Amino acid sequence: MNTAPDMAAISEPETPRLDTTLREKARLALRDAILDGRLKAGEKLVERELCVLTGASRSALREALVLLETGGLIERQSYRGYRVAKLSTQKIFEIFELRAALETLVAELFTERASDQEIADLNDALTDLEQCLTDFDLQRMRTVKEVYYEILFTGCRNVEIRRSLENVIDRIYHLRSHLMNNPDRREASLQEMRRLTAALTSRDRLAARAASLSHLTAARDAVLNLMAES
Amino acid sequence: MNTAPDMAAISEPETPRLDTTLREKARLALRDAILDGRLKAGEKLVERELCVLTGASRSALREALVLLETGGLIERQSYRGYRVAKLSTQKIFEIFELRAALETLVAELFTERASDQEIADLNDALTDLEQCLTDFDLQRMRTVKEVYYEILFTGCRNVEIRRSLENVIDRIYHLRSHLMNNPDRREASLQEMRRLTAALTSRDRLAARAASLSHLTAARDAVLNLMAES
DNA sequence: CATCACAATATTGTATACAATAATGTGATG
DNA sequence: CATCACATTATTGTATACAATATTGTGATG
Repeated sequence: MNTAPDMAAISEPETPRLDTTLREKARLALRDAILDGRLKAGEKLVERELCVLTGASRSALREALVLLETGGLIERQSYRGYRVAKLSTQKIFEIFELRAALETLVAELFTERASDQEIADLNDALTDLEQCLTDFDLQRMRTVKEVYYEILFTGCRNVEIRRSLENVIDRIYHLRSHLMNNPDRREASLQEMRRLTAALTSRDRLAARAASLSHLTAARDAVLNLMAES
Repeated sequence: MNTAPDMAAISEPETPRLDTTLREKARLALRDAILDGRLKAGEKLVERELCVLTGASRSALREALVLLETGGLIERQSYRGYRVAKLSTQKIFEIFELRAALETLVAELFTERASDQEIADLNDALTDLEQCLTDFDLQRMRTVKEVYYEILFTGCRNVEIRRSLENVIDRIYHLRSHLMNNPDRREASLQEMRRLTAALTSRDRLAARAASLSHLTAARDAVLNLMAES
């Protein structure tokens, strides 16, 4: 049932040596600015202004903009430039529909393909998360959650799924942040992740799918409630 | 169960007016060149050469390259430029795993959300496809297949899923073309699509999922066989 | 003859200048 | 005063020039 494991070693002959170009720096700078709300939804993005913000020249900056556009974070209109993308209720539904299809699959695949080490790492991350909650360290909580997902995505052994997911998850990042301001949602979310982690640890495919799905459904409803308020 | 249908009309206030920039032209030119094999897998892409090929300047061209890179058609190495992406057996598995998760969902959603008109259009496309097969018009067959998928993706009412799928489908385009050279596979593929269309037409969610999945599985195995030969 | 150092070349990464299109302001006119 | 035409400005789209890095070639040296 496994997917040609002997092929795995052929893939990366050379060291990737991380990308240190200005384009990449500009992309990360813009991405962060959007994710933490310094650039707000609907706001117009003027290239020359972004140049001074990021320190990059227009050519490098524009390539970064193209990257963010394909990720869905910003939208472009011919000869009218970019805007930070807005999230409608409709888009929320679509994104969570996509996430539900892919993240449940990730959970299933993880139960079959992850190493024991990865399962241990996942449980460590969960423990860290519990600690963050008791410490009220919401900043660190986001980081640890990213680590948790990182382990999950790696353990499922499918880079394509990961790429598709990372883009859409970025787009609801700030909503998820807001969600964590609600103590009830914080506790509920952690409880769901406990259940998911337990299922993954016992390599119970069906339970993992169920836990993943109910976590996503709860998150979606919380996000929709949040949007309905404002 | 439907997703806020009253929201739909708010989205597009202005005419999209299709993108006629050189970047877009360069992107399409490169995409076509890769899809129909004029630029072969693994081949190095030198920017200056692509400029004369596409008629665009380097700045426009590079933005097109960034687009193709995020789509996975080409790969980049720092200061070493781009290459046309190669497909390993592993990648085939990953792509079909992703497609299986999303296309089965698309089929299910279509049965619940498509209009009667869209269902009629789908059947028309299938009829066209039958005609192509009897005429041995393989060129037109590809076009009609794209129309078929276009209807399917539109009918499921989820742009996010569509975006994720279109990229990965592009990447196995030339393999699918090769596949259609095999008469047995041609006939089998059409038979699978007949079954899928019937399920979609009767709005039978489970049957649609099953038909979609078996179509994908058959296509995947055919692709893997093709790769094993060469 | 193989191998290494290093210069020469090629190619990508970056910055800036120019052209095309859209947004804005201003004044004439009813 | 409202509105339209049109000039002005701003902004994006495109082309080209320059800098940094990688690749290639060449010759000295063991």
